[in-house]
Amino acid sequence: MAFNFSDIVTNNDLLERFQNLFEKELIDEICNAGELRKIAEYTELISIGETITHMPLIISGSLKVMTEDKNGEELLLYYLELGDTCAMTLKCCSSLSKSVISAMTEEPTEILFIPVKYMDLWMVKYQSWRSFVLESYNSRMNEMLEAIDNLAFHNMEERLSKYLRNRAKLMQNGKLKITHLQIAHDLNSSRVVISRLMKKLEEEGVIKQYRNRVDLLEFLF
DNA sequence: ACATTAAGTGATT
DNA sequence: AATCACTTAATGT
Repeated sequence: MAFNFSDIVTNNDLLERFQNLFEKELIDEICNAGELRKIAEYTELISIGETITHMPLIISGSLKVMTEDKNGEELLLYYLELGDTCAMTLKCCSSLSKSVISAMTEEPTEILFIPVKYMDLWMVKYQSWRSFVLESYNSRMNEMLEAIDNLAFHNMEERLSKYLRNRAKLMQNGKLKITHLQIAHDLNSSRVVISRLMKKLEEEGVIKQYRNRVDLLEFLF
């Protein structure tokens, strides 16, 4: 699907967002170079080992970024959302290497794909692009530091409730469409453990659960 | 009615 | 907190 600037303007407040972020010429270049695609939920966009050809810019929805540990277990790195781009991809662009991450959607998502060849070009040409990339690295770094802190210093129950809150924020919805098994995967735990903790949270009145769904009762927008 | 998948539970490590 | 073995419940065909 060819990228059309007016599409974005009508579908999103992206123009406004971009105007604050990038100079006009860069916005024009982004529009020319990028391809806007609507991705269905649960679509794998890239897997480990593939060559990176495009860089994603999230317009709406979200993108789950994972890597693999030595045993081939999936490891959740972070979620990308509105206006985010993938730091791991940026890293790979300059070295033309293969992807060390996999990424998939968990909800319908719009992404603007930009060929990687523009990355170096824009880095030199636009100061706003440099800031954007740097800022992107920064926030991803902070997110991962927080994740490490979580792993190292907090028990499963805390990790679980944080996970639920983060997801609700990400989805802009306190009603989460998710199973205990999926949660267990993301937290590198087992389904049984999650089920027990979830029951505890329910008894504490924090959540209400149904099949394939959990509502955060205290969730505020 | 039956199969499949999600969630609950007690016991053990 | 993880795993096992089993039960119960919800949902699709």
